[in-house]
Amino acid sequence: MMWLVPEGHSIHRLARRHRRLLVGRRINATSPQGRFADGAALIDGAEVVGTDAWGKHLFHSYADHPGGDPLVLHVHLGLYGKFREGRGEPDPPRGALRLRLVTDHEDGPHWLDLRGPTACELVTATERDLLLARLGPDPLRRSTDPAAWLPRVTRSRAPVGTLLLDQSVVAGIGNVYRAELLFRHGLDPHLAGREVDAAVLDGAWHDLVRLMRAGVRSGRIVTTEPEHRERPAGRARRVDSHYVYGRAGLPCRVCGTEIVDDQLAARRIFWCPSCQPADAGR
DNA sequence: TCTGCATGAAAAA
DNA sequence: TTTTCCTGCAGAG
Repeated sequence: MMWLVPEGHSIHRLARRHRRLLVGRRINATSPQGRFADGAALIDGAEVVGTDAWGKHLFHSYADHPGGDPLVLHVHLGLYGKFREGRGEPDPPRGALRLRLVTDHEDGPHWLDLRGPTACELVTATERDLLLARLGPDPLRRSTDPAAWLPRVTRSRAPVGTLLLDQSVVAGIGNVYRAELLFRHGLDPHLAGREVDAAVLDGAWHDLVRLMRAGVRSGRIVTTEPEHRERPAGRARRVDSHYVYGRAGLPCRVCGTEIVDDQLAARRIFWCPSCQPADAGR
C-alpha cells in the first residue's frame, strides 16, 4: 500500500488529479454526514472551473452561479483527512462522509469522497486570497521566489526546526520533509534561524523543490540517495526512504551514529547528532 | 478487541 | 503549552 502523507506534495498531487477528474464538468455534491450540507447544496450542479493547491491547502473553483459570487471550495486535510475516489455508482455512504462529489464521464460516473478534513468550507475569492496571504512561499509553485523565505529565517531567534514547520515561513513542509531536509543539509534542528548560513539555506531551498517535485510525481516522500538505501534506486521501500524520520535508535545511514529524537514545535523531530552537529550551518 | 500514536493546525487555557 | 478535531494503522494481549 502507498503511504500517502498529506504534506504539500500530496495536496498538489490531489489538485492535479482533481483537475483531470472535475474541471469542465458539473458535479453532484452531497454531505451524507450533514456537517457540510449547506455548502454541498450551494455547489450541487455547478461546474468546476479550476483546482489549485497552495502549501497544504486545496481549492476547487466553481463557475458563477445565479445571483452569487464565484464560489471556492477550501479543503485542508489536517491530520486525518482523506480523499478516496472510484468509478461507477458509489456505494451507499457509510460513517462520517463529509463530502461526496459525483461527475459523469464517458465511461460512467466517477465519485470522490472526503472524510475527516480539518477544513471543508466554501469561501469567496477574497476570503481565499486572505487565507493565502497568511502563507509563506510554496516550493511547488513555479512562480515562487527562492529567496522569499530567507528574511523570515535569518532574522529569527527561533530554532530552524520550528521555522520549517511554520506555514507562514514556508508553505507545504510537514514533519517528514522537515526532519529530512535538516539532515540533508547538516543542520541541527535546534540551531537558531539567524545562525544558519544564507548559502546553506539557499541550497536547502533548491533541494526542497527537487524533493517535493519528486514527491508529487511518486506520491511518496523519498529523501535518501540511492547509495544510502538498502535497495537500489527506484526500488526504495518505506523502510529505506528516509534518513532520520521515524528512525530513533537506529544507526545513521551515513555515519552509523544512533539517530535521536525530541519534541520541537509540538512535534517529534529526529536527527543525527554527528551529521547535524550543534555548530553546523555557520 | 483495545491502546497508542501518526502526516496538521486552530482553539482554549 | 495543552486540548481538540476525529481517522487509520500497528502492535499488544
